[in-house]
Amino acid sequence: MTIRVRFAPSPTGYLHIGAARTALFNWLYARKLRAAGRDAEFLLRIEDTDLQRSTEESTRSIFEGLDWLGLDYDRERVVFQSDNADKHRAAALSLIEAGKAYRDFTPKAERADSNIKQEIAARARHASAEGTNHRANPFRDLPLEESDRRAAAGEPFAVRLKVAPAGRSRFEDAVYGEQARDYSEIEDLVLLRSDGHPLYNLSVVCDDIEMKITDVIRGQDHLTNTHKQILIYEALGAPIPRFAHLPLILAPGGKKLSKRVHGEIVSLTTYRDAGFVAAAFRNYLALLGWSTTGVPSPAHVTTGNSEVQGDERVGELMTLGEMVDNFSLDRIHRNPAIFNFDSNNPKRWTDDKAVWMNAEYIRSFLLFDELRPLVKAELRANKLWREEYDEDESGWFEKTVELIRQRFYTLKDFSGQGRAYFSDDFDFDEAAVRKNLLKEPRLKELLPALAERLEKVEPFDAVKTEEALREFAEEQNVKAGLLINASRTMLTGQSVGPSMFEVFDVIGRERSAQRLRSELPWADAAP
RNA sequence: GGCCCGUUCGUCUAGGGGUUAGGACGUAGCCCUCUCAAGGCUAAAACACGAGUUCAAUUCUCGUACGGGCUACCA
Repeated sequence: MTIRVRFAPSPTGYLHIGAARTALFNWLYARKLRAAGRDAEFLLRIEDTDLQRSTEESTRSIFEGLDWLGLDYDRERVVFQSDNADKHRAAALSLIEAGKAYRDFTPKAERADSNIKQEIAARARHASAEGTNHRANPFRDLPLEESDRRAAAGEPFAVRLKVAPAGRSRFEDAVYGEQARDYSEIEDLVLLRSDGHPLYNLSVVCDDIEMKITDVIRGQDHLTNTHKQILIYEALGAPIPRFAHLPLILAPGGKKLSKRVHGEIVSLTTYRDAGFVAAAFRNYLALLGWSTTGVPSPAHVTTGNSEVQGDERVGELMTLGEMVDNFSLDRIHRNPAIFNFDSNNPKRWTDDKAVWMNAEYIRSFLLFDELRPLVKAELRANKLWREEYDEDESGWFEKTVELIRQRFYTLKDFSGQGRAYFSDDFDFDEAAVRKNLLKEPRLKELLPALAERLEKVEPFDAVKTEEALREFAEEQNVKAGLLINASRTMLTGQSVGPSMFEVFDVIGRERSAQRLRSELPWADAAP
């Protein structure tokens, strides 16, 4: 039998990082099965039944987000839920015929959209205090003929599922274990609105049946509603899929991560636009609510390293392949994970570990195959890219990227901190100028002299420039560090960076000399 | 309010009746050093609380507190 899982986001707003993680886990689940020789598919369904809130832009951001994360799905088979509304409606109507649902002619209660959550909660409080009988609807046992007659006369009605008065719904959740809920706690849920619009629970079930979904992996916010959906599966006489609910991702303080209060921090595109490498962010997301302890790393096994012990842990840094190999639903937690960020602190704008992982990926990516295209895109977006980097300056380009990637955290750094390597038009960091240039007035004469000395160095490489600079420092009776740090600021505008002699090497003889003679930072600055 | 779920360093987590409660990120210190990273070493840092079971509970059970989810003619 083919195992089918699906990712079913609603296109309202951007792709939420929690949703992205749900997609990842579904994808991993399918891939894992496929690696084991089973038939498994990962499908995408856009739940665009809320016409007011669904946007095409949001649908696009879902596609883009999945592409960015490398989660591939069958494009030909993407389902738009709104296309199936007629089928959902027909299913509800068939349930009336079968006596498993009924028409409710009660006029629709109008609700204020503003604080609807509180209103619902308040209503529920009252209901529970007074002890509501969910089977008290006067239309529940209306004879079918009369119901048909009133409907035929044009009287508006909603369709409700006829939930049995007594009994208990049960299912085994792959993550949360045995789940049970009394029928008495479940209302006769509305399947079809009085305007004929099918509701979420009905649509999901109908589409999952039609798509032959065997395993539903989704957020924990759907855990309790699963009982209602099972009731619909049963009424429709369809097989019930396996369910697995994922713990939610929370904001610092344990609050729900929401667009309204947390803004763009919940959007996947924010991370892409901030210079995250997809592989790194994907890796970080995978570790929120899931861990791999104790599973030997196949990567180690295939290297044939006999030193590796059997109980060796898989590191937290995993390739997609390793993630697939190690993935298992039963290692998913039941407790929610907190995603750290601080919008008031630029240094801590997002989770430290995510940033660290990104730096790890930037450092360890294959220079040519993996990192180069990303740096190219970043430079291009900032008008720093030159076609020569792909042609006769290709060697220089890679050498430079290799040098500067070592201390970069995001792709943005290549066009930011790294700007001086690709352009003569770069800014000087004020603190760096003060610390490395203005403190020593002699530098104004020393640096041009150093430039003159370096111009004669042959070959102009890290070893020879170091010899020349140290010799010059000794002659002038100054510390080498003074000249090194001053040079760093003159050449890159900064006080931090790679080994200065490597910098001389990649910046080159002419540009180095020219920048050492530059008047720029001295101009109007007072010591 | 009702129902459901959860709670191990600041965060992500390992573990599980007897452990010096392990790792990672972050933080601090030291080494290295031309700066900053990286790397190496070290440190501070956790079993929410109360009962019960047991020779023994962080681990099992119950309760409390706290947090989360659901409770719509939203998705």
